[in-house]
Amino acid sequence: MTQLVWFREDLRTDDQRALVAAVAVADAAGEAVHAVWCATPAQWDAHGMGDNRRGFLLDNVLQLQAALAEAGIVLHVVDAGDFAGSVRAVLDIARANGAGAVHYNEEYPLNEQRRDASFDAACAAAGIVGCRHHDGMLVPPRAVLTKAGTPYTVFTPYRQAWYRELAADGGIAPMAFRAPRQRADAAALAAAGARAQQVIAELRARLQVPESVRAAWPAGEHEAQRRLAGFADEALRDYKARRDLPAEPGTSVLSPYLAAGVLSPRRALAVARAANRGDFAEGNAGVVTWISELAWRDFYRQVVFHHPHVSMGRAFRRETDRVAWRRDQRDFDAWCRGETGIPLVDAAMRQLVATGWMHNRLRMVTAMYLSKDLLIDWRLGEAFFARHLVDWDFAANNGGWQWSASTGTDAAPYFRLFNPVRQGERFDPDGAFVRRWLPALAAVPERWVHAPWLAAEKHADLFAGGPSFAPPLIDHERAKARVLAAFRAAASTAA
DNA sequence: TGCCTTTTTCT
DNA sequence: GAAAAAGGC
Repeated sequence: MTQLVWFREDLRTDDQRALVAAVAVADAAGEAVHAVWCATPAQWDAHGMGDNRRGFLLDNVLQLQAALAEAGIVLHVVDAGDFAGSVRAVLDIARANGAGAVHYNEEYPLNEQRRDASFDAACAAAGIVGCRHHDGMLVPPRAVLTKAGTPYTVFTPYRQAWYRELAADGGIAPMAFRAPRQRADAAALAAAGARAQQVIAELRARLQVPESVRAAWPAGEHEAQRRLAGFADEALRDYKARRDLPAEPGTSVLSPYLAAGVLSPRRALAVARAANRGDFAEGNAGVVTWISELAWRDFYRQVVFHHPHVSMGRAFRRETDRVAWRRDQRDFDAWCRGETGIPLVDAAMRQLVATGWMHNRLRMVTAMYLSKDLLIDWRLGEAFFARHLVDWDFAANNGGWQWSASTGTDAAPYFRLFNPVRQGERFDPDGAFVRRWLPALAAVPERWVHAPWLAAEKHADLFAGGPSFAPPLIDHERAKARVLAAFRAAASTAA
């Protein structure tokens, strides 16, 4: 008999709860451990996952395969098509290898929940034990509820309850990986390795990933832990203020690794706490702020778990689905290409397309510009981000977009609107970030760098013969009036 | 995780 | 007259 571990977006050996459990059972019973990972490209198509993230997942699966082989564990890699195919494929592999149990870590969006429910039923029918574990959140969704037993929909009280759970939960410590005592033989490991490489090469051949993206995000647990340590040493203590400055390396840039499960959130939390004498809710402001970001990550996952309608393309606040979004392909294309005329928005969109990542403040700025200034349906922006982000995670991306569009949990009130010029002046005061992505701004004085069309109007002499700057797609003040009216109209038709 | 205007407070 | 606080969108 063997114990089988089904890997999903938990592509690591460190503190991998399903893996740890499988090894423990196997060692106690004198069994071997097998592992499986299924590519599901048709499912990825349905979810809108882009090539950047697919490539990152595949690279990490190869790294995982090597790490498991070193521990004597065979990783079977199969192209299963979609989730239904993955359920069949994992059962086939379980049967073929005499697995008495399949261990996996629960995932929270709707299709993943449905997949896991159908897998559990299939296991029961096949006489195999399906063992579900919690791994991807610091505090699992059912553990944080209000006194009334309902899920939280506002972040701050959620975080208070989340702190209480962290304080109470002795199980939050990371678990080190130990290889099982019974190893697979070398021939089996080599054969599975070769097969995995072949499957991954075939999947890779269908992808188009810019070299600049692949180079920016090296795969593997080792790289993730190296980045975590570097962040803890260099930027964590100043995180609170510096995280808002897109020109600075002030953020952890760990999101792709956390989203793919290459980095354990418990490992991340442990390293942060160690830099703050073990505290998570008080002490160094940088550490506390960064741990809050881990709380946001859990918060949005539990929103998706408790409110499945957000997984079906609907707004969390249903009345906001009455907003009359504009259908303007030209404005949307201009936003996608970074040609809105607002330097901060355009620079951010170019960063996204070139690197597969965007600074978090700019995710808010660009999302609000699309949904509020351009009054274009936030779902189009959500899908564009999904197509490009290496760190794409349904819950975080959907939660962030709905926050910006004022359609979500704890959302910005609809009248809370970023002025994108003002955001540039506050968070990129010398224009270093916008100049990095928009060379035409190189010589524009600081004073005008976030609104160069004003300089061109008022100081034409400064720009004689140089680049001229077209005004933005829409005047911010007019846009503001338009979006406020649209939200008010939606609220009144709902009543 | 806003922005802008008005009002109040402080020097 | 600047800076902080308050209030409304």
